Amino acid sequence: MVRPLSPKQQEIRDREARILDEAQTVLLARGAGAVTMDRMATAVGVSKGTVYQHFSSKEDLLAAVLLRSADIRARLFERAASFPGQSRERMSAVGAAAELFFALYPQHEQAERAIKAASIAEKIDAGRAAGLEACTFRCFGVATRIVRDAIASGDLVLAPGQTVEQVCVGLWNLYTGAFLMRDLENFIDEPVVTDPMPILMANAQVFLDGFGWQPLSSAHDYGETHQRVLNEIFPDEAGLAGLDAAGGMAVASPAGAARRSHLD
Amino acid sequence: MVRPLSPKQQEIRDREARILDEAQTVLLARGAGAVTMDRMATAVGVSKGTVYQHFSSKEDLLAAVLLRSADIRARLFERAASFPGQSRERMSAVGAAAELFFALYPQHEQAERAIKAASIAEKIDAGRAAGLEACTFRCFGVATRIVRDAIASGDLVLAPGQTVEQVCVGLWNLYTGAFLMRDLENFIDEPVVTDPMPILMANAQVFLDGFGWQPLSSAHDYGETHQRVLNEIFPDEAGLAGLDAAGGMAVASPAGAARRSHLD
DNA sequence: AGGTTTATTGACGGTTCGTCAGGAAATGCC
DNA sequence: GGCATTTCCTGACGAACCGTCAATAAACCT
Repeated sequence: MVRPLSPKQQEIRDREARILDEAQTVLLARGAGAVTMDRMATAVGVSKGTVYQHFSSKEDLLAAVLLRSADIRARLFERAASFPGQSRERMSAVGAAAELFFALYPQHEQAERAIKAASIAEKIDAGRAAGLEACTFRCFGVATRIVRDAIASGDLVLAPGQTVEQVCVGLWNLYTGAFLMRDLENFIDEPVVTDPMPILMANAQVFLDGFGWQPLSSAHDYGETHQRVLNEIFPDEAGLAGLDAAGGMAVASPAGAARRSHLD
Repeated sequence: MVRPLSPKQQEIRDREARILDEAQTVLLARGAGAVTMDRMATAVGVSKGTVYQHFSSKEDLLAAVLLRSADIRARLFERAASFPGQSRERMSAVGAAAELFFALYPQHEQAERAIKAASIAEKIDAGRAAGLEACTFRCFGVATRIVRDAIASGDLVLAPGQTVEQVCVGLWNLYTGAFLMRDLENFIDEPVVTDPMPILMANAQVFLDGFGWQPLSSAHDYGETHQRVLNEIFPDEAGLAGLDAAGGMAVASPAGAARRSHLD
């Protein structure tokens, strides 16, 4: 199965990785508009035609970059779901993974919007498009399983008309909406909201409270859970993202704050 | 104050409106990428240079289109807030306005993302940018006042650490996230979610339940409120959007469904 | 009418995308 | 190694689009 690659084949493989690295770097530093095929070619030391041998269009190249990070996101979600604890803690762990991913790959969501808004699906390799879709399904699958576990264990009782899908879609919308807001507000002088992230964490808990998912945020400190997830499941990644327990970034925990005030 | 315009000035005014109309049409039909300055010029029967006398760049033109619809959205929000009823009904009315706006101007959110993602703020006329920002503030202002009213009337009691801003930001994120999802899913074959809109309506209510905003969705049929808002506040617009009471589009109302099952 | 200001035009330079004929390099075969 | 075949690489090229500007036309004013 493990076929030794010829030097040439190896070179081609490496080159593709280097193009992707370069694209990701430029994407992060200067946005999707700055990723030009000529620039990629020059940066990697080949001609433009060669770049087009790897990626059928600019959108395809960006999709390939996205695919790498989308896979990482799905892995983060899957690892988060393994957090030992009650169902709602595990869902919060997935939320922490989403936040972590956004901190590590701030360009991902932006690029995904750019490529899907400005392009025709036909410009992207079918396999890559399917891969991207599969990553999204993996993320939804993780969330879906946790919700099902919650129902099975009695932590969550859905009202008539409510569905498992609804819970997952709501959380997804809340998160992507917040990420979108953060990206858009980079452009205006006086942002509507100073820092959407802590608010997002708090609102996700409010949303789960709305379903009556036990234990409610008034009965459990999910801010502390969030911190434990970062420490125990993602110590390395949290360090990279500057989110480590040492208290770098504020972690939203109104419930926790409320609780602590009771203990004072 | 009302200066009679010379024929020439009138012509220039009309032309600007026609360019905006054409841009809006193309934007809706074929996306932001299809709005080219040459196309606009030809469509309106002038040269490109003349188009540039009205709009300093392509982004500026798109921003001008957005400004028109953003103003309409703010007006819809303001009208919705005048719905007579309890605070939470009024907030639901704003939600209905948001849904209505998205049905009437499906291209708005998409264009806003495109222009803010792909452009430098400098390419847009300062006055226009400020106008756009002002429209967003008006929308947030409407929501903020309703939340304050709810607190004043005792319908809503925020837990320690929770803020008025948080409620508004959460709803905004939920809605923009759902709109984003609907736009993105146009591109993939097998959508993750068939129709995000009814789910969105239900989730907004779940979110407000999470804050304990009275009356809870288990005690009031907000699906019916939504319907009344369309009938009483937006009869004309709802007709245009195909959302009229006759039962065209499904209105999410799990709480209502639950309630009805009690009454059976 | 004639001079001045303002508006309009379309050709032009610049950038980027994606293609392709022709040349270079790798591969396979003896 | 030598040679034929396949595969890969190159950079010039056409097309699309943006935004500019000198020249031209129209509008305005007295």
